[in-house]
Amino acid sequence: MNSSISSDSNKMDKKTSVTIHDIARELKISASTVSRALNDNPRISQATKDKIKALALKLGYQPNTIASNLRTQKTHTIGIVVPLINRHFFSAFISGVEDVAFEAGYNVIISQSKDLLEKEKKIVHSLFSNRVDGLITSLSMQTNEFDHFQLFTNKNIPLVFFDRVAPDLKANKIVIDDFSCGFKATQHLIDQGYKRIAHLAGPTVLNTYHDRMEGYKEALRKNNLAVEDQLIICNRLTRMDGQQAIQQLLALKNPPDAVFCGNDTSALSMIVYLKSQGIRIPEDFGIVGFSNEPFSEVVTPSISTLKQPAQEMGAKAAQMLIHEIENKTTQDYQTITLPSELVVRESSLRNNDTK
Amino acid sequence: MNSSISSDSNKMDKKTSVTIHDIARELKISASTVSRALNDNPRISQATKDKIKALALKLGYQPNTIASNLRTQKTHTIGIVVPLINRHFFSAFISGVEDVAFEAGYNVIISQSKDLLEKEKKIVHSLFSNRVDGLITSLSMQTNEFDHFQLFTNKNIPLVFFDRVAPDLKANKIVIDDFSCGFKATQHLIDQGYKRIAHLAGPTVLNTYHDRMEGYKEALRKNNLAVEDQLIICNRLTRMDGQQAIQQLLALKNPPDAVFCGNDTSALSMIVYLKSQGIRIPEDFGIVGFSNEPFSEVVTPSISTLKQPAQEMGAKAAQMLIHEIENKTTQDYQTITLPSELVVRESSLRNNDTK
DNA sequence: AAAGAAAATGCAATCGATTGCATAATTGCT
DNA sequence: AGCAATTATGCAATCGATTGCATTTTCTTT
Repeated sequence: MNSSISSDSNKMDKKTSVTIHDIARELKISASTVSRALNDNPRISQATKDKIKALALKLGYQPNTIASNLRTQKTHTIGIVVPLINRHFFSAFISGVEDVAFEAGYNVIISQSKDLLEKEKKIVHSLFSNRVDGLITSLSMQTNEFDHFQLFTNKNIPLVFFDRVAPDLKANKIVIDDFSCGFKATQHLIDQGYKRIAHLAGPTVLNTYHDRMEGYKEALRKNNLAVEDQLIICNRLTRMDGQQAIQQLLALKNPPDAVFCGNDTSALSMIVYLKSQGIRIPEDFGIVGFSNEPFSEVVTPSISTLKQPAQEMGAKAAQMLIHEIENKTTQDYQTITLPSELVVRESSLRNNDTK
Repeated sequence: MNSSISSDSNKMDKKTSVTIHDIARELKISASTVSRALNDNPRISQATKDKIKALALKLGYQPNTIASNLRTQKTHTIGIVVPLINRHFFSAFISGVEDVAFEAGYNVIISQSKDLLEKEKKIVHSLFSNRVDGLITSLSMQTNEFDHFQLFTNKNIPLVFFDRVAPDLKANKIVIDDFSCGFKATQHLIDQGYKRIAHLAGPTVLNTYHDRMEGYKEALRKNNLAVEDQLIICNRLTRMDGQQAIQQLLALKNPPDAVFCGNDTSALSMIVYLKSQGIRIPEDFGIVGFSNEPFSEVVTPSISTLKQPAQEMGAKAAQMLIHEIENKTTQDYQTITLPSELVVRESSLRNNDTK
């Protein structure tokens, strides 16, 4: 009926979208043929394909992915759950995932657990109900049970953990070698001539912080230095936490002359405090942080830290996940350890002859 | 047949998931009843509801959102397209969106355009095909046509632009007052006694950079200062760009003594360069940046800048979008301008009597 | 020209949940 | 007890695309 209101064809198609059936009807062929043609199925002749595609274009046909998803039981969507989107390490990681996912034709749904176990559980259920093809996760600080992930493991839906992983969980993992990082950081401080080295750790229920601390201890031992409980503080590594920790350390009878911090944020706040007390860095006191936050390079003094290849980790996680999605083999679980690097900057560089 | 292998009930349900039909069959009732019961439809008696919910729990039933989406034509999903996830302003914005979306029961699909128009187009199509209920976007630097968004506008699918918005597009927008920000920054420098103030702008095809520049000009005029072309440089505001710009400015016959930069990154690189040249900040030279990056507070000197309420913008955008999704009224398009704040720090604070 | 092979297209069920419109079961009331 | 009024449940179509298995059309070949 309405053949050409041309000038404003918008108004008419508001109601319903164009479907393959509309195309089929108009061309007096079956919907199957249309579907196959649009998917370049070789069973359809080139002539009909052309005809169909031309009409599809003309009608502004847009496939309904939902319908396709339902039928094919695939959504080409991967879910990501991180503690906090708004943090450099995680947003860089997500960016890495998105890059790879986009190239492979996958969408990315993200959620943040806010480090709350309950929220993490809800999210995982929701993502499952949304039938994501795979899931990439870094655990919340509170996560001490893993039943919610069984939704995925039970159905053999690929799952990749990164950074904060469950040590005993059978799953794929992307990590860095936190132990070796902790070791390198501490050894570096020792090499720079610092004598009493403290450590500010995050919650050691998390593998990352636990391993960093173990690396720290091992380095001390290797160098015949005592591991002293009073030199090890454990908290959530906020700015406030960093300041409290350094105050506590300086108040010791025999205070340290260097600290290896579990992250850059706490390292920064220590630096700020030390400067305010007139303590010179690195001359009087050495600091090494962790994660290489963007600010670490530009503060004064710049912060020595461990560089986690966040973007690469994300890319790798996505590759791994997508590979598993598309080659559903009951393969063994892998743990991929990506290289991380000690970046020596002003806050700990006392000798000019670097190693 | 397989009644109780209990210990390891995982293995069996790998194949197919539990559906409402399974529950219906087992209870010898109809699937409709099951569906209604699970949705707490008042038409179902409490007794049957209890029975159904109990069984659903026992069988580990998980609703198939895809099927529901198809039937109801709603996905409870909103799409976000940003130039780059891995940047503080955008990741904070996304975080704000996710907070509100989660509370309202919506999922968030994110993609990054990488500032490429072609990628932006593909993403927008893909999100449309995925039938997101609404879209939140900040334009790519290249975006100079908007046809791809008509997919959404034609079908009355809610759309919110933020930050980088198309001035002439009929749509909802969340912005800050870039003009006034540019004005405030410049006026502040004038108040601090700087005499020749330059401006480093981003691509002025983008409203944000355009408006900041206009604010800058207006402030000069208001103070009877000349607007000089040679004092205005336009580039992409990378670190490299910042350094080149400051070199270029210092090489002028009559160089400026302050710069208002379009972002903090370029401001930072100017500071680094100026320091390397022995030029004192703020004594000899004043700098104001834009966006309040995390590093701006902690570098030396700390950078005066304009604080964009990224997280709040995200929250607001999500509220606006969801409201529109759920109250599909053909209301007028709104532009919400959120307050932004000049944060005065060391890089421009020459007089102690602020203001 | 006829028969067999190959190519192109169509039928109808399916994915899992939802919902308008019956129909069935129960309750209430005289 | 009988019938209307409630209340509870079921039927069957629907959302839009996909796909195994026909069936039809076209092309070869003798």
